[in-house]
Amino acid sequence: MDMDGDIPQLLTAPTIADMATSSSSSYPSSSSLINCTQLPLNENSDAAADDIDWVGLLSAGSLSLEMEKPCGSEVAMADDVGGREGYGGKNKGKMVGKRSALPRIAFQTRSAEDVLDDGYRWRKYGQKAVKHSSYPRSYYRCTHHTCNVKKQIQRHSKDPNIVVTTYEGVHNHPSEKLMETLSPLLKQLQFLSGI
DNA sequence: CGCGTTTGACCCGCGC
DNA sequence: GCGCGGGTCAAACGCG
Repeated sequence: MDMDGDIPQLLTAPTIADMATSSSSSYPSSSSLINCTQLPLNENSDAAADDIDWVGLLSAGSLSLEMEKPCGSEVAMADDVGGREGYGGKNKGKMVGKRSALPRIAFQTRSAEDVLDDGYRWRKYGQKAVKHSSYPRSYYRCTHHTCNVKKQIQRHSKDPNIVVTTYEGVHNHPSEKLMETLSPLLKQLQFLSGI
């Protein structure tokens, strides 16, 4: 930990279009690009550094996201997406849904660290060198077994200080870290309400 | 020993 | 049809 003071800093989002130059029209316009909610970053308070409300940010309720909605149903939860049966064997089935209907959220942070701690646990499952970028893209998957949220992390080709993070899907479980933080509060609430 | 990372191979979609 | 680029798998490996 050499960069304790280096707070991941949210930047404006729309640059995804910038990095999508190689893969022409890879993201349909309906894909969600958040207008990057500006977080009150306070250099003085260290506590705020570790407690950015990523969960709230990502829980789709606090964001006015325009997600891809499969007609009829609302936001597709992980187990709602069906057709993932091919995952067991080595692609013997089909690689279903390359362009899945999962909501996608992309944003940029300025950080020396690639992986920002959003409270969830991620397992890396791949890394690829991307064209027109000197930095590889890493692929992570949420380790929670009922949750197949994925995220991609890539450094900006022009400014290595900028990390582009793309979330795909919505967590269907609370983050361990959040619960850890919240449980004393919940206990307090229960106590106060006399339950 | 369990869990996470690394890494090369494989597969698929798309453009030409 | 072919080649390229991107996404995923899974065995091997490393670390606590």
